[in-house]
Amino acid sequence: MQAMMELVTEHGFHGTAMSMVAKRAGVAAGTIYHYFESKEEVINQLYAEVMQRVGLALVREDSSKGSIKDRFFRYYTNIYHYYIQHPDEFRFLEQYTNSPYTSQLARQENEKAFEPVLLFLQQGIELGVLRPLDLRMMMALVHGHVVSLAKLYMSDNNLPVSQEQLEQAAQSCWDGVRIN
Amino acid sequence: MQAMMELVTEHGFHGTAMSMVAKRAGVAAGTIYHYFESKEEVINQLYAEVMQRVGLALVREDSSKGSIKDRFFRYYTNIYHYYIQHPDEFRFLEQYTNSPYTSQLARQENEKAFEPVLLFLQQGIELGVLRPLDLRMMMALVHGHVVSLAKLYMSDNNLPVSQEQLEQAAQSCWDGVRIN
Amino acid sequence: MQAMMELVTEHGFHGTAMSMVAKRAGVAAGTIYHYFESKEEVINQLYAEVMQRVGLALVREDSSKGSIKDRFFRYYTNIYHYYIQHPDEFRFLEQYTNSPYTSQLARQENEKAFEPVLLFLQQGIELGVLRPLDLRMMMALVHGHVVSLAKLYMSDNNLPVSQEQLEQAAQSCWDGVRIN
Amino acid sequence: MQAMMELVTEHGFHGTAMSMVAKRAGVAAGTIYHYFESKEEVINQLYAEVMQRVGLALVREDSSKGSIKDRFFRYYTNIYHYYIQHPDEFRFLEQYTNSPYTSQLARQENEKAFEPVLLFLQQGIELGVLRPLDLRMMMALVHGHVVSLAKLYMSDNNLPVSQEQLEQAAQSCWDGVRIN
DNA sequence: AATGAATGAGTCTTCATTCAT
DNA sequence: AATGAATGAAGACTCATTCAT
Repeated sequence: MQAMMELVTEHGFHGTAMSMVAKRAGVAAGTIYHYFESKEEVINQLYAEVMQRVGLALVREDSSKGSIKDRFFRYYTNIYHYYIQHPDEFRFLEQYTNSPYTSQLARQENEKAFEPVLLFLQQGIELGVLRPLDLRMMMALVHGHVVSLAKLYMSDNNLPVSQEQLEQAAQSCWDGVRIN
Repeated sequence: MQAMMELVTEHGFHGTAMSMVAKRAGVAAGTIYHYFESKEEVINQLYAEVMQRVGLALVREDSSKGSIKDRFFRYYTNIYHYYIQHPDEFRFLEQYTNSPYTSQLARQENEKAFEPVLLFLQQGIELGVLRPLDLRMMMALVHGHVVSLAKLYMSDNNLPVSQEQLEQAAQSCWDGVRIN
Repeated sequence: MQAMMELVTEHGFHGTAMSMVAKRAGVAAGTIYHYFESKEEVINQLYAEVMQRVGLALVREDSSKGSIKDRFFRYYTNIYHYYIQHPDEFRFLEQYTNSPYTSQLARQENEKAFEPVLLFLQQGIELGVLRPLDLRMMMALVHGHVVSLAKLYMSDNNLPVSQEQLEQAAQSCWDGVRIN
Repeated sequence: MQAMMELVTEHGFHGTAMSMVAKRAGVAAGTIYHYFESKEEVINQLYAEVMQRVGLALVREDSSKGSIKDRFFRYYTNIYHYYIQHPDEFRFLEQYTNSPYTSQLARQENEKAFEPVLLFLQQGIELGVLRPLDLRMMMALVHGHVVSLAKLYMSDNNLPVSQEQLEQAAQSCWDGVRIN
């Protein structure tokens, strides 16, 4: 799966041949098929695994006792850092999400991984701190925000997003969902 | 190019065989190669053309006389509507942007199409209406915002993003970049 | 036919597309098919024409009154010069001769062009000047001799075959067929 | 490689499709590409192998102790017999040599295979038995001589070159390079 | 369990030839 | 007569998958 991930980020989904994966992983081509039904299964399992890791990173050092604002910033920076510290996973995720094949599974895993945030947002709304927007929409806008920032960081310009800029971005996102 | 676009949104980049494109377009396979050097060229030209249309749609009914806020909302809704009214183009663009091959051309065309917005944002900053963020970052965050919304609209749930929600989203985006 | 010849020497028989021929000749592809049935016919007519020119060059300044030896040297140098002064024709001929398709026509044209030499050799034998070898064999050996020399001249080394070497070669050939 | 050789002699270089080679060899088309990078590589390896065999056949029963004349006749007949006993290899070689693509490798392999003869000719010159001709030229003329004879033998007339004729031809060649 | 040779359908692309204009 | 767009069969090559060892 590691080999697959690396190669997918380099050559894309279809550009990655199973023989390449086998070679990079240091096994024979046939061996892969003892553990996976098909190429698709490798990718799907990889996706699920990555999403699980993302889900864990998301709630790191999160405490249900913090303020909504603090927790929001925590989530925002947590996921941003996970993405830029795991660029392979990030790119793989982007590939996967935009692939026309894979959307069903994708949505399920996504929901699982981001469920805590969904709950959190709802809580924020109920407390009158966050705007009463549709939960799915708020979720999408906030996550899209982080993703845009991470993409920017990884673009070849490699505009080195500074700590200051990260804070500005998080603030921008927060100002967009908080009340007043 | 129309056939290519439709098929790419259905089956993805590599999943679209030239023979399929030919059949959908109602011509022989070889015919395509009278007008395009290669599959890649079809896709690149298509991309450039779509970006041009997006660029035009972006500034529709825009007036340099309006307030920064009005113009911001105009841009936001203009591009949102173009995306949801041309879902094929939108999905194609997403495919293309996330492809590992094509990033160079992509960036150039992107810059051309979104240059007016870049200028607009700068103006907004100079007038003290928008936050003095890095221009590229602001651009990325704002565009990512619209894209997230459009994606949400097009997800199979097909959560029908209402007019009200569009306004909420635009407001959210605006609150994230305006001063105070 | 000129265009075809040039291209065949550059890219070989099958490497030469009719579209290339058309472009080089400055006409449309379809036009060629007003004057020739097929690609093959272009090539065959070209072959016949070249062989005719070779046949003419062969007997240039030949006089049935000269000695056998003089006439032999004349033939030898005539054809050598024609080949090296018309490298395109020479290479085309080599291509053609070694092609598996074309052997039947080839032999006929060859016979026509080289008939004078055949008669000459027979005469030389009857006069007791040339060895009583099988006529076809002698013909083949002598022509092969010149061809080898011409090929040598045209090899990339481009070993510049000097006038002296030409004379040595002709002498060598002559010594191989004359009596004693 | 055997299949390729047979088919190339029948249909020529470009006339031989990989699918034909696969069928003739009794394997699937893809299988060939486990062992060879490309069609070209099959052909190049085949060429190198054939040239190696030719090189071996050339020096068969050669003894550095024999007279120059004896050794010359030995080489001449050795290579002649190899050619007519391996008509596929011979025709393949002719195809290859006259191809516009392949000349670089060709020359190298040629030199390797015929190096012994080069040394031999030089020796003959130094001993005052052979004419002091340019070595490359002598080599080209002599080899061209044998090739002409072999081609004659294989032409459809299939003029059966007799033992006597072979001796005459060898003698003719010898008389052309020996002193006096 | 692991191998990797073999498969053959499928890919992009080329090209001789046709034919409406 | 000349054009050149259109054709579609055929070519080289790839690759997910299988299976005997």
